[in-house]
Amino acid sequence: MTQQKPVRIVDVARAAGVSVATVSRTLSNPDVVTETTREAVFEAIRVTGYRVNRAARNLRMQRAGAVLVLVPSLGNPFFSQILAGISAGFEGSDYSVLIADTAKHDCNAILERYFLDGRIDGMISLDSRCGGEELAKLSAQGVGDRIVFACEWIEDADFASVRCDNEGGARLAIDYLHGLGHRAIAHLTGPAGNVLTHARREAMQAERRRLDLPARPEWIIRGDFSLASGHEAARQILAMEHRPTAVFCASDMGAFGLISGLVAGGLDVPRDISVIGFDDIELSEYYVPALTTIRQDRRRIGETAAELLRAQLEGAAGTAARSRRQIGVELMIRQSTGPA
Amino acid sequence: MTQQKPVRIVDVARAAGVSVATVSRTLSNPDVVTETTREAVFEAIRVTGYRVNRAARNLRMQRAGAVLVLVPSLGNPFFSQILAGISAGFEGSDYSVLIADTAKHDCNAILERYFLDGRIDGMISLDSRCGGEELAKLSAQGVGDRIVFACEWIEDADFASVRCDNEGGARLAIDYLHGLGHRAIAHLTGPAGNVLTHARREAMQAERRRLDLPARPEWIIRGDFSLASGHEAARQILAMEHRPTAVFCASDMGAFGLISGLVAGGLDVPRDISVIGFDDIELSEYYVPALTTIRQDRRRIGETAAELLRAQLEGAAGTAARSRRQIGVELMIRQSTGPA
DNA sequence: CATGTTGCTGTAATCGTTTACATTCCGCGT
DNA sequence: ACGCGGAATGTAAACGATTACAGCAACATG
Repeated sequence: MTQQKPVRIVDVARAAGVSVATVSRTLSNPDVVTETTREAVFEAIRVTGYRVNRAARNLRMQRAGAVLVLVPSLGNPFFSQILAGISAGFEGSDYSVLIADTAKHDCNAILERYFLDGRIDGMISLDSRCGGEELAKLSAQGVGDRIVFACEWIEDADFASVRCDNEGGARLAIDYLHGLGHRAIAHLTGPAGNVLTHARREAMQAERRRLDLPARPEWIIRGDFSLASGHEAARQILAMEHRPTAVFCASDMGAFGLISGLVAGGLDVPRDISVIGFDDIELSEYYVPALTTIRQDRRRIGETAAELLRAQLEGAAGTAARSRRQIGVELMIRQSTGPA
Repeated sequence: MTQQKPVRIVDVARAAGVSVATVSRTLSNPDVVTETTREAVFEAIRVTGYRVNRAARNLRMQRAGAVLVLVPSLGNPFFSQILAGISAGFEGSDYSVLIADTAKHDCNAILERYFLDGRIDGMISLDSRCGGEELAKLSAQGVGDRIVFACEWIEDADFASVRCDNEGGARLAIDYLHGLGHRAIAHLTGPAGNVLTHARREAMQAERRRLDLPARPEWIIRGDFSLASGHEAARQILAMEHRPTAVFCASDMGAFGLISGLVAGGLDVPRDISVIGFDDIELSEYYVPALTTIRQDRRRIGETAAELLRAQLEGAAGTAARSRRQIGVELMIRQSTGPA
């Protein structure tokens, strides 16, 4: 109940018998002061219980002390590990990590609210829908290299980005199915217009061509990374005249929905049809059947994105500007795939 | 590339031909100025593109302009919807939402780093492990009613909290299984010492007693809400002499792990054994078999927690202080349960 | 001994708001 | 005519840090 009296830098200065400037210097650059002074200051800080006031520091230093993470949908578990990685990556920096959900409000409003308001120093975006004019405008104002895209990216702009090897992943999946003897391979895509959808679909089709496998238009099934879209895809497959023997899904969530629908329709996975996912979220290993999938290290993607942004914010600006990192993928063979 | 010149309040004042005080007043309390003045100021703001500098405002008003959400493990999808709810709940306020993962660093360090540093005005904690002395110390410093617990809570302290009807949920589960003819009902718990573990286990046992159902010590299986712990529990059950015919799990994740392990061990769910979960995360509906579970509206829990905290921060302090809200639960009957 | 150099430290301006207090203006009652 | 009250506005002092600049030893150099 006792109201705490705020300890200011001047209190520390008094306690240590030095000036405020010396205290400030001791904190930001300890080597510049005498050893005796340094010790006196640290002792005074300890005694008084001083903690630097961020608002004051931020005001003076003209920064926000925070970064924003733009998440397409916080409700989607796919993003949680990425968030964890980003959060870990900013551990030890004195930047706070803010989050905003782009599901409801459009990104432009958010960008305006945060960037222009000076509430943030930089941003990691997991959402490529957020682009266009507003981002270009921001970029023109010089914040362009304090923006990093993770997982997704924007095709024609050149912001820094971290992504997994989407093409390699698609190839791994197709090659593996091919090796199992599958010829009729379908693909459950992500949402229309999405860069990941495009990258994975194109790579999948290229590999299918390379291996001289048959292709039918209805084998490219439009999804949107969601459970429900996978479930719906199952209905379409069940109704097909030329039913594929394997399906490569652009996301694990889609694969779960698909399997659930296929099983409900009386098919057995993998006996009647093989399913392979993309992402390797925690649950994949414990699904029934355990999901064969392409693993992308989501935590590492988050950490790397954080690293890139920190380099821009803390280091010499321009160091890591607009660089692009790619994280390798891995085929996780489990029980949802089998011989044709 | 053009560096933006920052527009200050004084620039607006000049443009509108008034003083800075008037501009500030117009912004914070429009009714107090003349209509003509107000319009002139708004016009000047529009023309200059002025945006208030949060750091300066925060410094002057002695606040942080942010709230912290303490998440036990960001990697766990269970929390994502709660986060989404909290995030939505703070939409439109001028508080930023920060997140911190308590998985690595202990809460005390985090609380210190954030609360004492004045980086936040309030906090929503999803982690009850964070309690003890540090929290008591904070509470003594008067921030006690700017702390809200969601999902979990601390037994002996009285902070505001939002929780689901854990007891009612456990009863629903047991009654349903009982109605299906099950007598030998086991329970997969949460981690030791956790309030949810305790609440659900006690209620489950009480209901079992009330219905005069048999109980064996090995039918209470220690878990920790994780997939892996559920999988491990399956091994134990498979090895039991007196095997239960149904298992009530304290979490959906545990239930998934359990089913995955039971199936791997040659059992069929629900023919050989019924499994019921708790939470109803998105995936439950699409698991194979679709999981019968107790649904708690996680988004609503998050929104309610946000609401409580906002009331404390924005309204007259003490309004919603230390209040406790309970969110109802619902039995979702699906395919993982069947007659004994 | 004057002078320049080096190395710490202190003084005070600054960051951009909010707001207590002072001021001005105007209408109105006596 | 005078003073008074109240509304609208202005002036300037905070808020609590950082840092340019100045000051001051101590010391080496010529």
